[in-house]
Amino acid sequence: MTEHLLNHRMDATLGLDTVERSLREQAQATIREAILSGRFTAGEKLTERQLSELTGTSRSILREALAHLEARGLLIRQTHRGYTVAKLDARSIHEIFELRQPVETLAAELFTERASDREVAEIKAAFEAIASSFKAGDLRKMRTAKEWFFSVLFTGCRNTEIRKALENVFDRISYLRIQLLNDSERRKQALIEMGQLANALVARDRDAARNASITHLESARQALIKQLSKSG
Amino acid sequence: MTEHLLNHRMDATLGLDTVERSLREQAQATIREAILSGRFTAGEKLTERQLSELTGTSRSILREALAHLEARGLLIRQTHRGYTVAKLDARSIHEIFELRQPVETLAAELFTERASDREVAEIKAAFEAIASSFKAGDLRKMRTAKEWFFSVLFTGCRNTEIRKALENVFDRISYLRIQLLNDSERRKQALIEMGQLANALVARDRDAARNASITHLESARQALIKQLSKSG
DNA sequence: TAGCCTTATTTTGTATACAATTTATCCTGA
DNA sequence: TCAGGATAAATTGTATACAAAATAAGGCTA
Repeated sequence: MTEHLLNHRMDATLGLDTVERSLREQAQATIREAILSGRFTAGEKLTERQLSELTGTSRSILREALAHLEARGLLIRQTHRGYTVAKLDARSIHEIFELRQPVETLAAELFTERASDREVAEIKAAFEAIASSFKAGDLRKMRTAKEWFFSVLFTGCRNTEIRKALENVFDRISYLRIQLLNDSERRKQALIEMGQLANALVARDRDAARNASITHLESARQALIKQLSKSG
Repeated sequence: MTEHLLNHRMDATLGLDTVERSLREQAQATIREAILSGRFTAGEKLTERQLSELTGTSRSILREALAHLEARGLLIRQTHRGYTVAKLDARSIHEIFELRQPVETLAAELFTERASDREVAEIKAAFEAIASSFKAGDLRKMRTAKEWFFSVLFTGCRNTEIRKALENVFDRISYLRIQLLNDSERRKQALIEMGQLANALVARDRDAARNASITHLESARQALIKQLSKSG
């Protein structure tokens, strides 16, 4: 598979194709991306005027998008006081991982049984994309490749509910993961663990996938908490 | 604990106290309640005018509420075609239970270790409320009591993420459960199973809670699928 | 009478205007 | 200098108005 085709496939999986969407969906995506990419920091207050400029839409649209993102836990609303980017403390992270542990492990197990051959191939390609962006030191691409990897994983487990639950959680911890990518030691460790998970998934080995998932989650949890205690 | 005080506690737990909320939150709650209570049927189309009359608010507020409920999976939106009440087919139910199984079981396990004594007492009271409304044949009250029971369970497990994930799922299957309450055989079965779960929770017996949760979930799943095949 | 095209009505998409509340500014007095 | 408070600016809460799209209705032709 050439680099070009691979990127194309990745874009399709992540829903990045240029399709006509309502202004609300566009605005939603724009704000979400701004948060995930770290352009807005956790706890930061977002004024409607600022967002209106960012998205180029009027407040009607904007407020619908905000209500949606609030429901997904990405934003916090206080009456008469506007929206702020959701902030995670150590406790929230603990809770998130307590939920992720059984769900994500289940997703990995189900993937080994239900994924199509194409999805297995994609998992492999996604991991290779992660590895190559790691070698190249391209953090932006590494984030995208990681999103691709998990997107395929959550699709291949053939359970929309699991997918939605995990996507929400992923969104909320994403900006923390970005900071983690700056830690080269952690990056190396994550790459190894994801390699094990990817191998198990490709081999359709349920038990190995389960173990790799548990290991990866525990390791990620510790890294995040460590990161949090450093950056406040 | 008198009947009066118990109801008061129940209202507090379910957030039914009369507190000042923004119009949007009120509208949201009104629409949600209309769906959960079965006033709107699954798949039904909801026009904004109709909802505007129901909630007494203007469309600005309404559409924010709708965006929120859509994000929670209770409503489906089609561009230029409005909102419909989310509909569950057999596959969706299967997926939901696949997610619920590990998460809800975990919630029950955590409850036995983390709940306060007051919450344990509440679980007991909630189950008694279910049992008494069952004897009285009061279906409306039975639904409220059941919501109370699970609300306490999800609070007592001390994990907001689990609580949110499960509340969402509960909302979406609630109108199916209402239909189930009409089945007296199923009602009796459910009461027995919840009794076992309640006992385990009150005794803070982790293993027993785990088993009771698994049993209850499997039984509920089968009943729902059976119900669905009957009603279409 | 059935099918299709045109028109009318309803419904949704979007933007703007005004009111209520909060936040910022700056002035006064001790 | 600083605390307090009155006033001004900014921001959010709410309602309404207009445009675009979809649905329904009606009539025409075969």
